[in-house]
Amino acid sequence: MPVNIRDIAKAAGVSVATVSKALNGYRSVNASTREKVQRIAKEMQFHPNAAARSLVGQRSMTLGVFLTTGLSHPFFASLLGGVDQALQARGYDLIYLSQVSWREEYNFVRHCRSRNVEGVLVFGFQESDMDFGELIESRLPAVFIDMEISGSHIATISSDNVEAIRSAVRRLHEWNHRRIAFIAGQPGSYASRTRFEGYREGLAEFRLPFRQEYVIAGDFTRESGYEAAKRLLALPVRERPTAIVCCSDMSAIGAMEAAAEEGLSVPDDLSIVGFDDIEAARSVRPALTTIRQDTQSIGRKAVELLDDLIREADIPSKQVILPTEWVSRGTCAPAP
Amino acid sequence: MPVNIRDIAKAAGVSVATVSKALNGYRSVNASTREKVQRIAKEMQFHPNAAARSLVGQRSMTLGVFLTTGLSHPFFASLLGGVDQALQARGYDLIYLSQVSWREEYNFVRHCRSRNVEGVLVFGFQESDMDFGELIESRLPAVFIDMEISGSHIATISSDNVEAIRSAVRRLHEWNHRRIAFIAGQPGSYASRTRFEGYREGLAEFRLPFRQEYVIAGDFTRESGYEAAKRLLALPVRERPTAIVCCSDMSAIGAMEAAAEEGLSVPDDLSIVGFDDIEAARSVRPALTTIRQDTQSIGRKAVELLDDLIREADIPSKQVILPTEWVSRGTCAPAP
DNA sequence: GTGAAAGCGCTAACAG
DNA sequence: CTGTTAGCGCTTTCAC
Repeated sequence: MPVNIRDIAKAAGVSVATVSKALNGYRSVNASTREKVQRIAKEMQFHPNAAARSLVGQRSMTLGVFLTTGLSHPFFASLLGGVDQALQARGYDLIYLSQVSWREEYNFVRHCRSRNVEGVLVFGFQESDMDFGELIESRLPAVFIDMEISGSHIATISSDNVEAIRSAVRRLHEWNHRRIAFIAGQPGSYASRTRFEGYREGLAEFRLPFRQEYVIAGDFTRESGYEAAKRLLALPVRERPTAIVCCSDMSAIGAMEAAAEEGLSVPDDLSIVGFDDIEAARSVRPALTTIRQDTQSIGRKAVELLDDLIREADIPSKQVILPTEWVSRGTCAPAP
Repeated sequence: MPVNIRDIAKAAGVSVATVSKALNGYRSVNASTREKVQRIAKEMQFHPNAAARSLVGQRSMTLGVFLTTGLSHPFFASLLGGVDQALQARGYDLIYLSQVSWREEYNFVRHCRSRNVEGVLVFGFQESDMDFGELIESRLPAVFIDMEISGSHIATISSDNVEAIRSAVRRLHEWNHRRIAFIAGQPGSYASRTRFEGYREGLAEFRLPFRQEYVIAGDFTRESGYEAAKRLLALPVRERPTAIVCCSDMSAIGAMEAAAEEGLSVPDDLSIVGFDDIEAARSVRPALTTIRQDTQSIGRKAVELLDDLIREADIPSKQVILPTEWVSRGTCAPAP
């Protein structure tokens, strides 16, 4: 029994059409009646029925999020903070699109249509994990976070991974590190790929040789960081890296454990750089030097981008890249 | 331009009413026409417009989740896995209810009404954080996870915290531990409160004295576990606990760090028990002995409960308590 | 400026 | 068994 537009029309002594116009701020209705209607609507705690609005062909003000298990990544949690903000500011609600909805029979895109979803946020995938062809063809506006996809009505957003790692290499180089290793993330993921690119560019910039044995693939986890560092530290002493740049804080923390096991002191014998600046980076000992992603802004911007895509006519594929921040803590020092 | 019920009525050569009935599986329509309609609907990839359905007064098949920042706890990630499953199975979609929606002016409950939300899942709060009075009065079905709230159309779900900790104390007692300490979680939170209750009951069961100095309040984090353990281990050696039961894995891991700093060996000098069985529990060294919550089931059950609440007429307040599982790893041993 | 009326896609009486 | 019809709550022509 929520109050509807007719109730307030009666209370205000005007027609429903006038109420609708007044509430939507049309200038074609007399200022005084407009205010009166708005006042009454507020008093009666009127909130329009979203289904009716959506049905009449107008905006549904609904966005979808589609994500994988990646949810458990701390990254997503802080992302949601920014998403929430922007959602509020732009008046959208968010509907969670289940992973299972992505099947042949019960198509994801059609599910969006059926729910009148105006646009989707996609996060947590590797591009290769899934076929986004249908999404792209559907012209349903979409913003991909940390993925490389293009098409019309499509935008992507991510941190400036290349520059972040390149400048990490630069800092380490300034500290006289010459043997700098790299622990990659999930092979094939956008984040790992671009960060690796930054690593190569950084090496190139300072004419440091690229050595295959200094690059170990992982999957962003602590365990994989541990294993990778073990292998790195098993190299002959004179070949051993003096610094390791990691694709995630978790893997950096794993690397720190490996170093401890090998009896190496961080940062005196070995410098380690993480990526993300998750909470654990601060509480680990020594506290982790890392590259902070502005997850809050990524979330906020992603929603804003999606809103733009929805409202503007034909936006060409758009890429947004956000700067990162170097967070100096206790795991980096001049080369031994 | 998604296909609608009229399109398929035309294609099938029947009326829209028949299509509607056929699609909803009414027995009042001839089996052969029903099958024909269903086949055509499938071929044409028809999916009913959720807004229209919802508008006509039927089910909206939409549930809301309301959560706080607590989201960053790994607990919620796996919870969502179970939620997702049940959502699928019961055909609901999930809409994320922004924290900001909980304000005087833009009331949360009315937001749900306006979106035709049929029921809400609430988690991440302490009961005291917020006034749920209006929610309860509204009779909007709600399931609270890890909270103690009652009312009609309300259910709660959580792990059997009391029994979990009580039996942890029992195991430690069997291993001849007599000085068993407890690191609590956020004071006022349901989880911490009930786990503390289990601790007291456990002590009582074996006639171990309750000592105030063996109970330290924390907030579930690693840091708080570290600080608490530091204080516990600062007691005179003969008073020092030989075992610590923690309210979370994170605080247990913090306690392990404190023990290491104090030069104590876990589990030889000190046994430590965690709670949750998060991923890190397995990767920390020694691996953490802990109490596993079946988060997946909690999430699934929560949705099922909510669905029951929505469909059944007047269900009295209902509490579901799920068993936990003792996970024996490397941080517990007989008392020194 | 304002209101009457049509209609969004669907379901539920009620006739036939 | 099937079809006709009347709305659900809202926005939007189009008259007045």
